[in-house]
Amino acid sequence: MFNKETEYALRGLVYIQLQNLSGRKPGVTEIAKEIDAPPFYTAKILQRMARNGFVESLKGKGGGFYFEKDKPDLPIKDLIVSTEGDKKISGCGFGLKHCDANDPCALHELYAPIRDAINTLVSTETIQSLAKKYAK
Amino acid sequence: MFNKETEYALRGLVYIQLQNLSGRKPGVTEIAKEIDAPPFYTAKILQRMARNGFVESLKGKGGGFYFEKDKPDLPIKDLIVSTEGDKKISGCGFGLKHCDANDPCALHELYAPIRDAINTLVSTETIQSLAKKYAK
DNA sequence: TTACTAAAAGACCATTTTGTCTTTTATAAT
DNA sequence: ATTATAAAAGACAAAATGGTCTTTTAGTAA
Repeated sequence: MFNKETEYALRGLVYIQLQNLSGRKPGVTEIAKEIDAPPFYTAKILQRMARNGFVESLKGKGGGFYFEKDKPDLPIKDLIVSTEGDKKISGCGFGLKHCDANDPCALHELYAPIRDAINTLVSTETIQSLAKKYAK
Repeated sequence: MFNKETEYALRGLVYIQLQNLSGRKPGVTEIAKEIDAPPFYTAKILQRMARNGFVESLKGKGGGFYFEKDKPDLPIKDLIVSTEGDKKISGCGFGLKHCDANDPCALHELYAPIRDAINTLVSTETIQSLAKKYAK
């Protein structure tokens, strides 16, 4: 469904949040190993996430990545849109620039509800809600 | 949703079928213009489609692309899988190699039904069924 | 059978995505 | 203060995707 960068970002942030629940701030090496992603690439992606304000980081001994507790939960849609835009989750299935209920492509009638479901899913689920599923 | 090659192939083949309904065999130049795709790239893609047996072609004057009438309708899933594999329509939303009902990722419960709907859609709809929607 | 036409084949190039690695900077513990 | 640690920054490279163009081959029509 998503591209590699998005997948690694999703898995990485969920892992970070999961560790945070145990009071830990994991580092890049650990994260990459646990989510089965290339370490250097994971580092680059997590740095982008931090620069975008999606996650916090701390340098030096005992450092790593973490979420600030007073911040609102992060819908995965925000992360997805920031890494790959919204074409995949909001675009026309046929790739048309203009396609809506008034001027639909041949796929519209059947694809639009699916796309809506995808949008609901990514808007509703957050890094935190996903991490909780693993915590249980 | 899909990559450019898939989009151009889908739109191109549907346009061919639509013209076939009027007894015409459109050529690459016309097809590319009508579906708003790069002409040379469209040529390359349609050649692949022809080589794969998804569509027939005829060289020379009056030539172009067409579907054989005695052939069964072409489910768009076949075309999609041939251009980009089945990862996007059948893979785990989290990108895990192993993810199913027994060993689900955090997205599985909510994403699996959506993925099923996508699979049903692309298995059910064919180039011919889509063309008919434009014919009306 | 000649001339024209249109697809086939394949080389080539550009961009994006994915991935690697080195150097620098910030932080914490001692 | 010094040292060890871990992220930040950014250059670099490989692979995949997207796109262009020229030459060749096969067919049609006159």
